[in-house]
Amino acid sequence: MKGIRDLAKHLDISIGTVSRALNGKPDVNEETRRRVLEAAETLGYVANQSGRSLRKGSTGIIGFMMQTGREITGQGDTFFMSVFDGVQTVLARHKLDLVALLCSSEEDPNDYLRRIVARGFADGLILSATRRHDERFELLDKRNIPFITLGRSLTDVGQPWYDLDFEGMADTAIDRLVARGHRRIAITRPHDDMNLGYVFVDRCRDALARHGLRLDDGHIFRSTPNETGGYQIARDLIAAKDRPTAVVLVNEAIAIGLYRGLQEAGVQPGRDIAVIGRKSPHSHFLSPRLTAFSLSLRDLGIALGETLLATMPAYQSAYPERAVRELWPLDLVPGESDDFDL
Amino acid sequence: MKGIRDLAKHLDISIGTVSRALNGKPDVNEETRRRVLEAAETLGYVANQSGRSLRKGSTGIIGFMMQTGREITGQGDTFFMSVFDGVQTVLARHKLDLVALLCSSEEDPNDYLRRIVARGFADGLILSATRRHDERFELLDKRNIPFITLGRSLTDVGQPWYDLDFEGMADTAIDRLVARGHRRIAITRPHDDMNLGYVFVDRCRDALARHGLRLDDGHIFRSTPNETGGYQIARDLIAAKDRPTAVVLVNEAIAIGLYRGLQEAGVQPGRDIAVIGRKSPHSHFLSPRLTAFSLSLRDLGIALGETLLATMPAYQSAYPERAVRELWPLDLVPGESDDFDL
DNA sequence: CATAGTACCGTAAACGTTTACGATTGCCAA
DNA sequence: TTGGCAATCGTAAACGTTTACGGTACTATG
Repeated sequence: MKGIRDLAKHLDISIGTVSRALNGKPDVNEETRRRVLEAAETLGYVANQSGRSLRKGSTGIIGFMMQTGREITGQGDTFFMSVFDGVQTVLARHKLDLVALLCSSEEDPNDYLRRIVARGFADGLILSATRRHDERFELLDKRNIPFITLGRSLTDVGQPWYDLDFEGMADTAIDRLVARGHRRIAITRPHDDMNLGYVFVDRCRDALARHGLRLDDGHIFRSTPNETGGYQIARDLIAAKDRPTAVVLVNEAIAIGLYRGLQEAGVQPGRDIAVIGRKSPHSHFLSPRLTAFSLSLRDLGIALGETLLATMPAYQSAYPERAVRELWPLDLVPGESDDFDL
Repeated sequence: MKGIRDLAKHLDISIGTVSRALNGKPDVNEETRRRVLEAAETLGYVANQSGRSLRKGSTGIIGFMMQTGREITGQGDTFFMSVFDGVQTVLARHKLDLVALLCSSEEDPNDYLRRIVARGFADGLILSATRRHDERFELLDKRNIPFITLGRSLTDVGQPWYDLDFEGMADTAIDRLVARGHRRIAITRPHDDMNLGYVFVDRCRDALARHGLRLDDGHIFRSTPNETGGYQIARDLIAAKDRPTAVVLVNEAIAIGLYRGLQEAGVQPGRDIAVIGRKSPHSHFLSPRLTAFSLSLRDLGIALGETLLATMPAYQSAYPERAVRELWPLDLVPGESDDFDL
């Protein structure tokens, strides 16, 4: 069984009819279609993807670009895997395949993406770990490749995006802590280059101002968004002038290092300092349990996938008038790490 | 700039020569080759992958199949990404692209793989999360697709594999704990279906026997290999008859849940019970620090990549006589979780 | 009966490469 | 002069699809 030619010969019909039958095109008798499908099944025939995409000019593949190296993204890979899962289920409905394009931390993401698009690898792309200024957008825009980003950016070429609702997180966290009596609240902020770290910072500042409080610049902590960074933050926090009584973590992985750092110094989260963070596979098993913002990553992935499709001419009819830019809300799941009044 | 045709016209030479120049073939004047390369660069021409792979019968893509869902793999965050990183650097040297094929936990891995190979998607594959009996091997073998697995299996079709040296871990851990005075040592074991859980169990049994001790069947704990599983193990451990004084964890993610479970019950790791586990991004930040087996995931990836290439006719000349099956050694990094004598 | 319309099917071109093969040129030895 | 060889290049076929187009057979309509 080499190709469609043999299948056609075996059925004693033309390859055109076989192709039409296989692809659900009209102009083919239902009985012959049945025969073709059946023969393809039993003979194990599947269309050669290279030939098909050469002719069609599309590959049927969507790429999900992520970064290896958590010192960059600050998300564990369960984060991306779950989102990936959601996207995949959507795309599968349209017979599209989703593959993960992992960009090593040593390689320039722009170069990597250039290679990918030059190859004509994917019909559409999902970009994560977006930078504040991200060359990739223009690159894709110039080539007219549909894409969507997970993460806002100042680089705007009109592409759709989703992002976590950092604004909502800021409001909720600050209000909650202030209501508990906290006056000196510290926050962490993402990497400078990363998309919109300042959005979170600014919003926290505003939220505090609403309560007549101010955000001390010395209480804004920056670090790599992983465990090591969390550990570092703990030390800085303890050494800080006017030591804060609460801290809001914006990344997933920080908490564990922070706990360690605090506890080493005899500062107990949930008693001596309130901690609010992000839910991760382990946040619920920290002691005390981390009060954390949570979201359905899979649902986010589904939304991402559908919105991407909505921007692709071949599929958009299935998703009319979608919101193409949206802040994804997070729920606060109370734990013990902030469960005390000051 | 549509294709090689336009590039050839622009240079006023034939497409054959252009193709040869681009692909480093002989039979082309060095001067013209230079001109071609330069023109391709400035005009931004890159060969269409579909056309090329249709003609060549190969895609230049290697797939790394993994499973989303940590309840299956038992590897935490960076495990696969780091391995991926290593493989990628090797393949890049040969102008091969590595993509991640993430199989959702809801989809049957065999079906997923079938789709992939039917499409003619990849020239070679890396399989992880291998099961004890794994249909995928025969599938690939039948189609004659080169592949390598990360994880042993009973299903042997002569493919190369790498795996963690569970035997070495068993010996080292048991010897160490016994030397510290432990007599009742508990172990965790991977999922029944997963490749060679029993290897670890058996080897621990042997190691204990060498010291005149026996492995109590009630001290072999099974759970999902994630935080929740660890939490469960803690409860089981505490409730166990002849409560063990030490436990060896074979998975990465277990430790955090175990710590929580133990501490809730007032049992302190590193004082009341010795814990030896696997290094993960957070193991070093647990309190007390986890004594853990560690390995260079990137190096493992490099070895995987090279060995895969060694089995592919087009590349094997670069990797003569490689060991194709190897147990990857792990180093024990002492922490505080087992740092006491009984 | 002529015509139009419908349902189905076959033919062949096109997608963009790679590569086997033959052709040309220039040079050197016989 | 001739033949052979090496270096370089052009030509055209082939890879396996999809699809525009045209053709045939049959039915309905006037």
